[in-house]
Amino acid sequence: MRSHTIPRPAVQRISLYLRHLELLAERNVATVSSGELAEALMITAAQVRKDLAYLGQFGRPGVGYRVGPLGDALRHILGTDRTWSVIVVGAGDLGRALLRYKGFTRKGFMVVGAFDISAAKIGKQFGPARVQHLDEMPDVVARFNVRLAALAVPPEAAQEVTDRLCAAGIRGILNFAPTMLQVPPGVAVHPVDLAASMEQLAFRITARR
Amino acid sequence: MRSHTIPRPAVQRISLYLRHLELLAERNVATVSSGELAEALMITAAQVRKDLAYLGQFGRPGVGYRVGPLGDALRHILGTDRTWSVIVVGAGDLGRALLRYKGFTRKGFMVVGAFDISAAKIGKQFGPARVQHLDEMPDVVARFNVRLAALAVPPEAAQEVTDRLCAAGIRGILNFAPTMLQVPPGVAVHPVDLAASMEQLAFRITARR
DNA sequence: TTTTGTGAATAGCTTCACAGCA
DNA sequence: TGCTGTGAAGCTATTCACAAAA
Repeated sequence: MRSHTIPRPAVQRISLYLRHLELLAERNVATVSSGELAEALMITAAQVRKDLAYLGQFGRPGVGYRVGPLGDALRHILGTDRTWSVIVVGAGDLGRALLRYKGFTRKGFMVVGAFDISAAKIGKQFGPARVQHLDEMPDVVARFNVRLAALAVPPEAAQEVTDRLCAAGIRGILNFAPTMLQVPPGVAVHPVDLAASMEQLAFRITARR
Repeated sequence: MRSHTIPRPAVQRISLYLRHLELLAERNVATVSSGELAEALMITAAQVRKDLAYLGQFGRPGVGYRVGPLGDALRHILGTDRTWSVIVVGAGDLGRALLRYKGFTRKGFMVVGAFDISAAKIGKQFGPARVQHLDEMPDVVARFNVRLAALAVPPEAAQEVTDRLCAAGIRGILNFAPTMLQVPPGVAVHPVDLAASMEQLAFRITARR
């Protein structure tokens, strides 16, 4: 029975299981045990079994998990068994790096548009996309049925741009601006604060001595 | 009494409290209540009080928290009341964006070196740093007493580079490679997997309907 | 024998609720 | 009255430990 309450931390680990399964698949490994997955992810074997059991019955006692089918199942659960169109908003240094980031493509995220408001940037080609004015964004979102956006604009502009993204139909925002975004229900925000992450490291190596 | 077990999630929130306190300081706000901080961070007021109480007695009943002193205290706890030297390893798109990222500077992280192994990139100037060969890295780490590194190399190279970073004296690694890094005790790793983050968004907007 | 799936136990984190201070 | 600090309660997540399957 599929209880529809997969713990948040477990969902985050699904991406990591999948990452490792893809590595194993490349190496033509057919099966993997919870212990092996645990070692690769630096967690306990019990954790692995519990997580995977939330999603269904994928393992075979005495054998382990079949790499291919488990990978397929995890992709299906994450929703990445299809291609997602993504736009990048903000064509500063970070935005441009995101436009060219191969990791997205490899996972089936296809950048179909880049937006900014600076005349100096509009028209320039970065990676797969030519920068357009933000005013064109709703059009592109509608035409390509875009649901995901990476937001890399200055923090002062983040909320206003977010409102426009949500109005245009965006449902998930990868937020690189160091701000909390207000979004309507049904829209998900995943914050990525690079400076805050660096601070966490500073804390951890300061505290430990 | 300072119990030296601040919960991990609480430590992560410290960065967010600080972020908001800095905003308030800019606006010359003198005091802030747990309720106001809670609203800004989209958490409960009880959570805010509990978190801050782990760190000391900063609030005054009936008044709230004084913005300046609390900010100073949080910076001290995080270890960011001083400047940290940082190196960036890997001068691909992401590495170059990190080199120019203003958010680090604003928080007192100073990029003092950039490294790669590709002859095509060595010698080039990106933001504050000229790219050097990775072989020069231990020298720079020693000379500037660098403890923090941002790692933006291909996943195949990540572990080997990490070993060299740790040997050189790096104690904290912001890891942009989609790999689990093996590090000796005393070295902290903070993973940033952009593709995995995007997957989490895909999941959340897929699951919700 | 190996390894899963899972109830039970434990640990960790958040929220409640209220005494006490300004 | 307004707001903090905090024990107690409640909830969530992880680990244990073992029966059952291959």
